This record gives sequence, structure tokens and C-alpha cells, in this order.
Amino acid sequence: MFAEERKGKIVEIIKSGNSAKVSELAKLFNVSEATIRRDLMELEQTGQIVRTHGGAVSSQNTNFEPSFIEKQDKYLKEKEEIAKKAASLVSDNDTITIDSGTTTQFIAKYLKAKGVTVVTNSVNLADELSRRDDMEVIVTGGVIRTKTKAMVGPVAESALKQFRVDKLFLGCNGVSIKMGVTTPNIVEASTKRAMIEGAKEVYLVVDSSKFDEVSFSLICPASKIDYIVTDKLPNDYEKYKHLGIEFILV
Amino acid sequence: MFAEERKGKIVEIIKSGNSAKVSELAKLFNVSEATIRRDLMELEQTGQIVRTHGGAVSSQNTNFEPSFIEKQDKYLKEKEEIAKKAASLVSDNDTITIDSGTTTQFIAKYLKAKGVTVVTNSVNLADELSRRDDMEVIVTGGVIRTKTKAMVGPVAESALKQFRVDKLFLGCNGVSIKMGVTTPNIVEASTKRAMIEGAKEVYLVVDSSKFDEVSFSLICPASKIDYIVTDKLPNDYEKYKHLGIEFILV
DNA sequence: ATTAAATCAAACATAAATGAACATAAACAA
DNA sequence: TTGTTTATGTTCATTTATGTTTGATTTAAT
Repeated sequence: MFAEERKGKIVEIIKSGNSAKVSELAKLFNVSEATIRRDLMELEQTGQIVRTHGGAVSSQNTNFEPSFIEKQDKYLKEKEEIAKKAASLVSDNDTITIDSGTTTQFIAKYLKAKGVTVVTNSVNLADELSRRDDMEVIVTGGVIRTKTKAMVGPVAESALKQFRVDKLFLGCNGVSIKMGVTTPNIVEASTKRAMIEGAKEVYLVVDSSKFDEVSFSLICPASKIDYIVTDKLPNDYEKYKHLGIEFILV
Repeated sequence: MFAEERKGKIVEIIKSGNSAKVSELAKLFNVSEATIRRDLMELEQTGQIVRTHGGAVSSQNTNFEPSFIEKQDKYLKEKEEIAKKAASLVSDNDTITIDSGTTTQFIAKYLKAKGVTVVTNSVNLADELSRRDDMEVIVTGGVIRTKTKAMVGPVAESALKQFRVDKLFLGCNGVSIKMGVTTPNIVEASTKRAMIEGAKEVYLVVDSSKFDEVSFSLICPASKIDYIVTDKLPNDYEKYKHLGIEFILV
């Protein structure tokens, strides 16, 4: 039996029976548990199952049911994976800024590090993080933009000037070597710029559909970015490397 | 059964309207109560349920019947009525500040006036108001206090200094002629003071249980208050009148 | 207001499961 | 042939899920 066949059967088993143990699967297919774990890891990455300690469960009947609006976004799965990856880059006792945005949004859910201080201008992140008492959460404040639920403007910017963080997780609508990092709204762009000023390392968190896109307002030239967390390399990724930008793939 | 499955079922049970006791769930799933508590803790963190002493209830307050947690606060109905009254005091084109707090919380729901600009330091209010595109919403920012979901501290205060509003709707834990307006946390008190500084008129929004209560941190002397929106006059209301404080009853 | 019972959080203990590093062997390519 | 890749197995330090105990809180009853 080939690995692919085995994986296919594992998905079947889990989807029909709703859960399966690593030990059971190992016995069933006559392979080591390490192999099963590797299979499950892959299947989780492609969103076909959800792993648990000891095995895996169907992704369908698990807690988070994507809302209607979320389902409409075909890059949702990528976004969530990218956010998970980004969250894994946070070390214990880091101070970080998380920008508002459809991808960065999900970082909170996967933040596991201890003693983290988070600065954010996202209403959604503020709401989610306000439930966690294992980290310090600082909100920038500012005028709320209904469309993006970001807090922006002078209030946000003057708050951002107060802090120096280790890592910034930045979202945007377009990134290109030639045209830089861009977003549609000029006030939001200015606020993002303030975030960049206060961060030691800048992680751009985008799905691959944003490469070579260009929006109206320039945030900064591409060279300001230190890392790009994404799901696929752009075609001209050599040029990014040349600028000293490192890629972190999910 | 995996932890994930168990948690999923717990959510189901609770969302389907049934409250659940820790002891019942432990027996049902054949695990220790400590495990159930840990499950509930996590589910509460992700906002899926709300814990109570002895168990948990649904977080979605769409229930027709007042949930456990609501019943626990016997002043809830008063709070909501008071908030409704407070909201009715807002005129078209007013600029207002709404403090965080269990009573002020509800004001957003009843805000009908047009062209209003709202300043708030409440995470919950920011979240609720961010959905409305008929008003400008400015968030103070600041460090989030997990307990009260208020944003406080220097960031909040320096933001508040930027604005002059027509009306402030202030919450507190105690008000007395002699001891003034008080709240348990000193940082929160300082932030409330900053709100008062920037407001032309101060409306204290409290249910009648707060009269003659005294908490640790002084916000301001009673004389700073212009109006008190509440459900019942205090015994010494003549003294309040003497200070020029007017009562607005629901 | 006091007391008793229920519930809780925190600290500790433990066994199972895991991830990471390394090892092996078959398949493949030069 | 020889080197490289791929899938798998093995070992072990670390993490996770869970249970247990204990002292503190909360609630309910007197």
C-alpha cells in the first residue's frame, strides 16, 4: 500500500467515524506511529482533518464553523495556516504588535508563548485577547474604520510611538518589489507606517494572492520588510532575497 | 473520546439551551472535575461559553429566558433600563464619552441619535459600535484590564486629553456625598478622571445599589457630577441637590 | 451573622503522546 | 557504480492531558 492510499483511507475513516487514534491507525496499517503522525500532520495542513492529542477528529464537526462571510473568502484556509505559522514565531516574553487585517486576525487564536505583550489596533483582536489573562494587551485606540475594524489616525499613531516591540506582524493588500507594500486607505497606511517605526523586526503576513498587487496608498518600500510569512513563493522571489527579505512558508 | 470531542459536545450541550454543571459533565464523560473545569476555562477563553460558579451557560444572550449569569445580577433589568434612559439623553450631533462598566455597556444598544461621535475605553463597546457606520467611534486605547474589559493607563489618558465632549456617561462602583465617587482599581480611577476633565457635562450612570457604597480608589468628589441617571433616589438626595446634582430616573 | 457544604484554583504527580534528531533501506538518478 | 531522495523506523527529551490533594472562595442554610 502506498502512502497516498493510506492517507486517503485515514481521511475516510475519520470523516465517517469522526475520530481515530494514532495507535489504532498504526496497527491497522502495520506502520509505526511516527508514520501515522506524519500522515496526520499533512492531512491537517491540507485541512482535511483536525489533529488532537492521541489522534485526530473530523474537521467538519469541530468547534469553529466558518461564518458565511468567512466561507466566501477562498483564501481563508491559507490565511489561517499563515496566521498559525506567524503565531509560532512568537517566543516567550516577546513584545509584539499585531496589525489589523483578515490574515493577522487569526494570529491570536494560535498564540501559545508565555509572558507575551501584545499591541494591536484591531477591534477584533482586542475583543478576543481581552479574554486572555495570560498576556498583557495594549490597544492603540483611534478612530474605528467600519470596513476593516482597524483603529487608525493620530490617536493610534501617538500611542504606537510609545512602544518598541520585538516583532511586528503586518498585513497589507499588495506587495511588489517595484511598487512596495500598499493598502487602499491612506490613513490606515500612515498608521501601519507608525507600527513599522516602532518594531525591531517586521513580518509581513500575507497570502500569496497579494504578490504583485498594488493598492492606492504606499505603506513602505519592500526593503523595510524583514520576513514574509506566506503560503507560496512569488515568481520573483530571488529579488526579495536580494533585498534581504526572508520567506517563511507554512 | 478525545479532549477535542469532549469539548465540542460540551459546547453543544450548553448552546442547546441547557446549562451544565461541572459535576454532571464529569460524570457524563467519565473524567475528573478538574478536567471539566479546564475544558470550560478554554471554552470561555475562546468565547464559546460563559462560566458560572458550578458550571457554565451559553454565551449568546439571544435566549428569551434570562440566563444564569443574568439572573445572578439582580440589578440587570435596572441596568438596562438606566442605560436606555441615558441613551435617550443624547442629542443629534452630540459628542459623547462612554465609560466602560456593566451599566454603561448597554448604552450603545439604545443609541438612536444621528451624527453622534462616541469616545470609549470599553472593549465591548468598541466591538459593538464598530458594526455601526452611522456614527464616528473613537477608542481611547490603553492596557486592557481583563476583569472589566476597560482600556486604561497612560495611553488611554493621553488619548482622552485630545478630546472635549458634550456628555460623559460615567460608571462607578460606589457614590456617596461624603466619600465621593469610587471604584476598586486605582488605574481605572485615574482614567475615569481623565474622562471627566474632557467633558462639559458628567452623567453618572449607576443603579441604586451603588449609593453609599465606597470602593478603594477615589475618582472625584460628588460635586463633579452634574446628573445621576438611576432607578431610585438615594435617601440623602436633598444633599445631592444641594451640590447641584440633578437626578434622572428611569 | 455564622457555619457547613459545595465549588474552585493552584500545585504537584504521572503516564501517554509527541516532535525532533538520527538511522536505515528502498527507489531513483547521474 | 555512486550519490541522492523518499518513506519509514527508532530513540529520547519534552509536552500534554489528566488526576489528586490542599487550602481558599463561594454559596446556601441556619
